[in-house]
Amino acid sequence: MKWLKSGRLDVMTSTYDLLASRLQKAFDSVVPSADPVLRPSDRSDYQANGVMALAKQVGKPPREVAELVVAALDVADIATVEIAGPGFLNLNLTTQVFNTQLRELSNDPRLGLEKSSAPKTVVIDYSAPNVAKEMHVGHLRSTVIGDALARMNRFVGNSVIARNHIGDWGTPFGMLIEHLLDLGEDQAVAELSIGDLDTFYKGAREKFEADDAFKQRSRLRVVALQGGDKETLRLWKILVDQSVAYFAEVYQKLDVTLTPDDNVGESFYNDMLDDVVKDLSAKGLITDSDGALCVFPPGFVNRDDEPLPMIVQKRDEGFGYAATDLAAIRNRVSGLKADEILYVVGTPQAQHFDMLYAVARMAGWLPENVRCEHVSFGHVLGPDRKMFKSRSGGTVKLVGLLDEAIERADAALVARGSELSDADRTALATDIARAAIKYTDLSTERQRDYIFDLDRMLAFEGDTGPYLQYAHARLRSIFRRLDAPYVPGEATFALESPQERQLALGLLALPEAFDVAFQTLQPHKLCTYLFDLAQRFTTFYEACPVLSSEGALRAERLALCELTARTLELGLSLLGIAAPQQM
RNA sequence: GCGGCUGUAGCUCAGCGGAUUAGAGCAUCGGUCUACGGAACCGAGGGUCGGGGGUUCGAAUCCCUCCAGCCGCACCA
Repeated sequence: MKWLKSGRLDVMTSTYDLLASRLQKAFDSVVPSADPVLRPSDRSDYQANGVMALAKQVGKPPREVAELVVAALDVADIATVEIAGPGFLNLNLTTQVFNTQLRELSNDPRLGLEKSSAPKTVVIDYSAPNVAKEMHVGHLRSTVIGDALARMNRFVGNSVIARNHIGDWGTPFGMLIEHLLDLGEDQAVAELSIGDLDTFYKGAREKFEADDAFKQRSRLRVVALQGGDKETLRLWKILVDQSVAYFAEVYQKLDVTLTPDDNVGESFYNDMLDDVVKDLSAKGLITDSDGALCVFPPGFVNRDDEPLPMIVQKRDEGFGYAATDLAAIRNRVSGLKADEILYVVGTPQAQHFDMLYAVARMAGWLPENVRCEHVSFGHVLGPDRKMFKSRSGGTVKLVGLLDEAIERADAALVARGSELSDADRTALATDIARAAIKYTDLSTERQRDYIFDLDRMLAFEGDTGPYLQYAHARLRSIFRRLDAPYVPGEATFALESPQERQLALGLLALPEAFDVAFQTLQPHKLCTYLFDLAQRFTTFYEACPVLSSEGALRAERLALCELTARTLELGLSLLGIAAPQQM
């Protein structure tokens, strides 16, 4: 993988880039553009394994090729090199490089993370709750992952357009509106405004299934809605407004950056749907199949091995989500000028998105140079490894989980004898609870299912959000104990103890960790990095007294601590996690 | 049936383009320490990387195949 190929401004060259470019030259001298395969290693600071592949290509023994590369390699000022085993290049950084790189980091608020030299417009489609329906754990994943990606993109300098594709249209609205009328507007609004969406939805659903007259009214109401009947639209808007207000509360509670401006629901695309059909038809892509208007992208088959359609317009002339998604993709490319579109949606919809891109490309709406990706994710499971359900079998409310996490975090703070005021303590508990939930979600590989276990995520030890927050808080407390405010003077990094050196190595590695996470859309890579850094810090902190050391050594260690604190804080913030000063 | 995802220590997970003795965390056991925040640190035991084949000097990683679990496969999104 070409990790570091994004066009970036050279603010500060990361240690990895420094090594990589020197190695590249040496490899080029043997075979142009051979990949050095430079990685962190436990045998040395970095290891280049590219010689092995190169040897095969050139048809010479690996050791011999390694000698060639080393002879051409000019890194004496950066690292020592030795050939190990069959032909690995082990590279150990010189203290001189550590020193210059760490000094640069100390003066760099971005800690070596460069801004893009060619900012893109990135549309990120995430969260997507449904009107008059409770937000559940499925929305948690989309919301948390999408928000982390949005934050990373913004930090890099890309222009992020968040799109909350709210489910605000379709046949269910017939019954929802009729139910609203049955309840009376005031009563309905009251129910919805306290966030009791499930009761409302279920009420509608039950009547719809049990009561034929109601069902009939509902159907007529759908027709009225789609026909643009004013009164019906007014009622529809009540439902939407109430729900959207409720969603905003959830986002606020989660500390997610979505705003009301990002709410662009399905209904937004309504008047573009006819054009979608017209254009597809004009391009000869539409086939009438059983009365439904379909596009058959090549390569997709159903269970009987027949071509699988994307149904653009149903037999009853209504539009489904395929049409809406096509209109949306078109709007995002030609209207919003997206260079990149990310759909943060569960993995069950993988085929839908494959077909969507295929059809959009066939229609010429999605140029090759627009990156379009389904950022898919697995399910949240209950303790029994089955789909997460409440005791009564219903879906689990997202807010309920959050509230419970906050309560538990708060109880833990009280148990530790927190001296904060009630308000401050609750605020802190909220930060901890968010960290616990978000970090758990972000720290496993997206595609996997994970088990929702509050005890585990809220644990202050282990690979958890609170542990990282704690490491950061300990660091900050060091500086609170200083007599005078800390000024990052001219520390010299001698790194005489191995723990100092290991910590420093971790500090230098932020850029490559971020780049991998960012480019592969895998926030868990950043999580892994941060946890590793926190461990390096605590190991260092046990072995190396900071405040009780003196002179240059003290200055050096304080500087390492300061960098570590900032790295943790920045890294967590890119994931959407706060780093409190005290806990 | 076709397609997708997943299968790594008792549990929860990493393992990045193949590379040297497969790593964490939790739990267990044993240590450190009159704690710069012990919500810490150090160490140990524990794995034939779902099974089988193949490619290779070398495979958890690539290819094939089988097994198990979950999900998708025409008018709901």
